[in-house]
Amino acid sequence: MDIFTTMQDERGRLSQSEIRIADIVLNDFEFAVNASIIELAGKADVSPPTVTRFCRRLGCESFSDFKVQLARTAYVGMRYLKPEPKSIAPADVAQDIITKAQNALFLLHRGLDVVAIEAAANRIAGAEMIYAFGSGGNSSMIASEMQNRLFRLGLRITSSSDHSMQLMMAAAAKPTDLLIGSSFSGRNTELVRAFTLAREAKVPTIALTQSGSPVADVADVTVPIDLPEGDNIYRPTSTRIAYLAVLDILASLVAYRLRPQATATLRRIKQQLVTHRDGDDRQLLGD
Amino acid sequence: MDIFTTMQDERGRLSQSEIRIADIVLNDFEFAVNASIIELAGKADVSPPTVTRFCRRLGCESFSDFKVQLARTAYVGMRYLKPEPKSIAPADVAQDIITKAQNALFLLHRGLDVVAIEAAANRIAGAEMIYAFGSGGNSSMIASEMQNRLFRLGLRITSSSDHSMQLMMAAAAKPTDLLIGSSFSGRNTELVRAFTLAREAKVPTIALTQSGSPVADVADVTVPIDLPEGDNIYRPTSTRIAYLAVLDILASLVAYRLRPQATATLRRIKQQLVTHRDGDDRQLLGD
DNA sequence: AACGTATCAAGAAAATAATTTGCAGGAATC
DNA sequence: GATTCCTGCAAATTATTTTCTTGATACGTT
Repeated sequence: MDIFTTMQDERGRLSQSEIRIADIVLNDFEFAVNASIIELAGKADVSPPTVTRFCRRLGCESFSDFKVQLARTAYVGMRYLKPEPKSIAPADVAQDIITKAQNALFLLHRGLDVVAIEAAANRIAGAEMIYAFGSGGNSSMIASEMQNRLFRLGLRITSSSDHSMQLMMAAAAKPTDLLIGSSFSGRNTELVRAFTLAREAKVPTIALTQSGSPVADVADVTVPIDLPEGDNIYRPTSTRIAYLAVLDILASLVAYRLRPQATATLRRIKQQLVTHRDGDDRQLLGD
Repeated sequence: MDIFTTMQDERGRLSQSEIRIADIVLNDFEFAVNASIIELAGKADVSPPTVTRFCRRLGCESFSDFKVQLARTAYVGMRYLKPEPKSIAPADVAQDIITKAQNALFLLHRGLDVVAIEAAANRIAGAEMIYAFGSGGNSSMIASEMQNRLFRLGLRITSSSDHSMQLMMAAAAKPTDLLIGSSFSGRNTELVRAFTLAREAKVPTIALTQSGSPVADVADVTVPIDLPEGDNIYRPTSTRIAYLAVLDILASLVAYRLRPQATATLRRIKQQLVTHRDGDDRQLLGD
């Protein structure tokens, strides 16, 4: 997979000297990507050959191969080590947020459960009617975004962020329908209740949430989204980007499954919008 | 900045041989990051010293420095060359979408207008009341997301995706208030109308949109978001992720400006949610 | 318990490979 | 025709890897 994961996974099988090397790489990645084998060996108090052996053990061809791997992944992969932007100057804040977002995507990709995603896409594509649930600002955005993405594919879908409505909808749904719920924390008790209700009525359910959480436990299919949430209360949000990406993946897979129908519906909607605007065909679907 | 931009910018000042090297790097990045200087020189039909000189001209210390730079940026920076996923297998679609999203963030960062962002943040922080506008699914999501982010900081804000409401709100707004509008295409005529109305009433306006577009033209401050939109109608959405990132940046900057007030409000909201849930303090703000 | 053997880690030195520098010939430009 | 810049060759330098050896540890045998 990627070199950082490998380093962590293999840590137990490394020797003392190799652990020292690994620690230096992990702690001072900037140094590591720029250093020569001699410099790195010097800093770790080992000989250059030991560094070469270390790289080999991690599955790299050579030391320079190792450095390339390092540079590739670490650019997006290791920034969560720095919890705060360097300063609150706009450029630094921007860099921090963008890097964290890229990082969230990186981690999402690393932990993605493709089997679950595919199962979810299949169910979505086959549902007669879809109910998308989510509350609390972040997840409600995901729910309405779900609707925004799926109705364009010709699917019947509604969304709600209202707990009472969710319960009523869950009670009204049929076994040929589908409930999709999103919860960042996985601890949305009302959503758990709605899912439980659905389960009793044999209505299939899909959860986008943390694995192992109460919401995940009651869903038929869970698409797990597990990311370490930064603790800066001002920016609780790179997780959202990961959720949106999952949504995109689901919507794309569903679209590929329904291609002919979806294309036709999209074209109609697009036509509608284009004639309503100033006729530039290159504009986005739905702004 | 980054090595690819530099290569494109410097292209005119490069010699024949150097252009050959640049083309090989650009076209076969995978080869380039793994090749030794001799292999790369061989493929470009030049001598190794020429490659070294090429790297120096691009501002790198050495050939290996060049490779590291290459590996760093190219991982996220150059994937839009491949317009389609390798297959419609879930893993490939996922990889495609995630890479494109990372790429959108990369391009956003590269083209970010920090001055405009800062100006926008200042105005937001100083506004008595904020109206966030956007329509059409994507931008309406941004507008309500704007509300979701900013009310937590103790700001007075409402959002609307309804054109008629937008016009009425624009007419009702005061010069101490603020209008924020989002338009992916920049061609939302109704938003232009609302902005024009606001301008006449001396209500300040901020636009999140394509630079040079009609919406950008009528706003006091434009935060330009210019990304090449992929033409696959099934995935019109990596742009959205860029918009959300800009929103995050704005919200963070505003938060830093209002820190004491914002912290208190957030704590209150969090308290509310936590006591309402099962008491795990580590959960997200608002799910 | 003592000894021997096997296994592994790790450094020194040598060998190899890669990269850079200095220099000179040649092409292009003014 | 002179100057400048490009380019490759060969040499020098530097970096990396291989080989060989030593030392340590674990395990089995006597």
